Amino acid sequence: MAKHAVLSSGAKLWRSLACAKSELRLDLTLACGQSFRWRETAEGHWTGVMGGRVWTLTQTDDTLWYYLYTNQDNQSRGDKKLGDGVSLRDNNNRAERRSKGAQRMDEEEPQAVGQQDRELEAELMLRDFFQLHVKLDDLYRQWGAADPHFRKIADIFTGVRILRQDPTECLFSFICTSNNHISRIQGMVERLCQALGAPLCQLDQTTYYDFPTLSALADSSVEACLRDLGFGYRARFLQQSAKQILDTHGLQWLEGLRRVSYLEARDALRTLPGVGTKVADCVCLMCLDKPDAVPVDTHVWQIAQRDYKYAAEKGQKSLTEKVHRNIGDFFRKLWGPYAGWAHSVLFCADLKKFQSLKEMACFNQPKKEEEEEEKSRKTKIKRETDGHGINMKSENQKKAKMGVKEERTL
DNA sequence: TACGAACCTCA
DNA sequence: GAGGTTCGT
Repeated sequence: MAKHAVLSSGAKLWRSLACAKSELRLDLTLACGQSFRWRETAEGHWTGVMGGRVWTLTQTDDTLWYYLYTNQDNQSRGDKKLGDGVSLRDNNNRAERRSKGAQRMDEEEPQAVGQQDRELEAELMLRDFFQLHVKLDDLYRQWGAADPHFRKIADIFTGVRILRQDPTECLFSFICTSNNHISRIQGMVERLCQALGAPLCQLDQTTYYDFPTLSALADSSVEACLRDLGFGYRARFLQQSAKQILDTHGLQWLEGLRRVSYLEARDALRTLPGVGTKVADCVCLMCLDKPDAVPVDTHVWQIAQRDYKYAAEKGQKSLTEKVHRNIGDFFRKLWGPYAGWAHSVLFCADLKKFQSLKEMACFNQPKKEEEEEEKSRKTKIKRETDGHGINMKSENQKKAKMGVKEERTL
């Protein structure tokens, strides 16, 4: 049985490209709640599906390493549980992918030429997925120059990039995020792919699946299926959104939103059931090439108030359309055209699972600053625990709030 | 523009 | 019952 690749035991089978850790940190970028299907399968090794293929990625100081598995099991593509219609529609999806330049590796070509092409194509896919043409070092410098609070975070949380995800996967994953936290979303998306996606390959005990096609998601049996899998009210949103896209727009519509303005794309997405302002902003930012989209939830609202003394809407009790707009505009004015990228750095820094990084940084402080740092560390932890001056009534509530925060998604 | 209802899980 | 997002009024 095939195993998950590990760099130390077969480096010659891996390929690499130059990439400093200041430009990309796999651990932060792949686990900060923008995508939900990458898993750390060995220390520092991340395995997931991208462009219909299974990859393992790892990095050393100045190098990004990648291992691309062959889809040995892909003869069963399209023969999943929904019956005849699906395999036909799966071919549509392959055509869709081909138009994105992501699927040519599956086609037969003369071996020598094909091999080279495949390698080049894989590298291009990876560069595209991580948007490596965007120079993160420069952006961090710009954000830091404009924003002292960002400077404090940036030294620890380097290399946090926005991925350029597949629009279908991104949209339908984010429809799952409402009232939800990262670990549960991960489980849901995994079950979604198992139930409705084509199997790609098996490594150790894990079978990897492609993300379901629009057609598979639109099938009328899907709502009941997903309810059984614990999707709750989101089951209907997923099926209805898929059906609405296919019925009224067509297969290419989502990807076409990459070529329209941010506001036009956002409004278009908001016509779909289960897609409000926040989910639309996530999709715009994470797969539709809208780097100025800033997804605002109550968490981001809290960051704005706590770290930026944002007070314009203090009387507001809920996240109205106006608050969304104003906070988005506030951060766009502060950070500029890649505000959404900067936002993800702060969001990542606030996740419970990455708090140890802050503590390590404090631990490593030069000695003369230790005392001062300890003092500010205590205040910082307090703020992370009980928000920004809101007096919690009990320790239980305090913990409950932390629990939500630590798992909150974008 | 803003509020309450509905949605679901967890404590 | 709290928690956050979407939807309907």
